[in-house]
Amino acid sequence: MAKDQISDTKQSDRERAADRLFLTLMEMIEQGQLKEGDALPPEREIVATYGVSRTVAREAVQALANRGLVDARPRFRPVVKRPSYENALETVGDVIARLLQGESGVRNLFEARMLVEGALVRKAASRATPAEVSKLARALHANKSAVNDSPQFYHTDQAFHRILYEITQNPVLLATHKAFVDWLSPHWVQMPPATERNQANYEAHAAIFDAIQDGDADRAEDTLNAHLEEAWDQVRGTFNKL
Amino acid sequence: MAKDQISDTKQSDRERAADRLFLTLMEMIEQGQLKEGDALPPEREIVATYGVSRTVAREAVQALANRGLVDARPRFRPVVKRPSYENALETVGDVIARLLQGESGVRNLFEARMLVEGALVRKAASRATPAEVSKLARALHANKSAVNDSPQFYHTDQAFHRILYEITQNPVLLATHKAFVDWLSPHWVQMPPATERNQANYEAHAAIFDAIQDGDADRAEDTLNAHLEEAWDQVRGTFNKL
DNA sequence: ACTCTGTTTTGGTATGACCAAATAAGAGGC
DNA sequence: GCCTCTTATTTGGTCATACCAAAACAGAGT
Repeated sequence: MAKDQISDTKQSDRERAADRLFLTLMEMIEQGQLKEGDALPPEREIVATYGVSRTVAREAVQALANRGLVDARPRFRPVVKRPSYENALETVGDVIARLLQGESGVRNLFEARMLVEGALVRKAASRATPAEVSKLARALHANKSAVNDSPQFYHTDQAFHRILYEITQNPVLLATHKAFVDWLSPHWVQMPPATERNQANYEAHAAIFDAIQDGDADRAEDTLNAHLEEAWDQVRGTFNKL
Repeated sequence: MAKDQISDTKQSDRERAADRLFLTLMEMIEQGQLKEGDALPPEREIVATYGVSRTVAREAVQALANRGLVDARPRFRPVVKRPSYENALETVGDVIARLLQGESGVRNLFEARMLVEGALVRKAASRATPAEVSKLARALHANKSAVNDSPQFYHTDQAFHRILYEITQNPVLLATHKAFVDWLSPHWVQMPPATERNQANYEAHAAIFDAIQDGDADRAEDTLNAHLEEAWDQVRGTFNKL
């Protein structure tokens, strides 16, 4: 017979001093008292200001770092970062990277990307404004110009795809794009440069663009899927080459 | 030049001892030496085992907690959690919650959800197996049965939507669903219960299901969008009631 | 203005200690 | 034996102090 209530929200637990300090500092960052790029006060100053031990001060700072609110390199003063979905997601990147081990893990993430991006091109095809289309056109042009310059091509490739996310003007989706790039790119950069591949990818981008410009959502999605599936095949070889 | 193999007291290494210990513990969790549900060894035991100070041991444990690898309630022994996208995303939840402040922030996340879920129903309509369809049918039935029980309806509502993600058998998308629910629900639960609303939502679910069963991707997406947009209007009132 | 150098500051780590809450162990009652 | 209450022990949270090496700073010299 359980006597205690189910509600396990134990607010009765006295909060830890480190957590309190963490909240205080986080609010200072949010409210701009600590601006982006600023260095955090020295630990000993935090100790004096808030009347806590260095242990607590350090734990609070570490908590800030782990949430992407400050950038803390060893032996350097932590620097305030702007709170954003991107920075928050970045902090879990190393764990995500572990979860992505092996081909199937990467494939899962890549499929998620295909799903999202497929929806984005559909949306673009049906609702993109002329201004947005021309923005995409510029990105496509830049991509074409870089066919013979693999590093630059890689860059313009990502930029092209990013436009698809930017069109939504949705910071959550923007962050999603960054997450895809950050977590997928380690596997992509292993591919040896190849101009022919660049050319093929550019043509795929062009086909996607055409479909969007024509307002053909189905074709846009299909060409995008074909493009990404092909890209996957290219990367796949960097795993087990059997 | 001699490279010391044993961790000696001198820290001439550039990397921090806490980071090293963190990695060590993380690998132990990954490799199952520390199983899910297990409690971490007492801090003083970690100190003895790895020859580090308690400061370092505590920082490492905190790092584990901040990445969702252990569940560390104040004053309790940290409990090992299974590494997963869900647990990783959970740790940034509090920062995300801040970013979501105001109607527009929530709207952004909700739009991302609409985009993803729209793609999911399309996929379901065109590729769902009979087994998956019947799974969805069961969820729909459970949802119908709960129309008069708002808490239960809320639960079956989420379950219905989750099936859409489960069909992909993609852990990344599963985690995405959990993130949407976790981050959006705080705003949803503010709505007063209303049987009529439940009924309307159930009917929307049924319409979506029909479209999927018919293999009509366009209709599935349209009905889903209508459903979510309606849900948004319901929630919207909980913000500023201009 | 720039590089080199000595001094001060600051982050990383180690110790040791204390408290209060959690847990384990023991005692007593049914 | 099983359950509850009490006591002893363990353990997490916090503080204070100290030392080292790297970083930031301040001058001196070119």
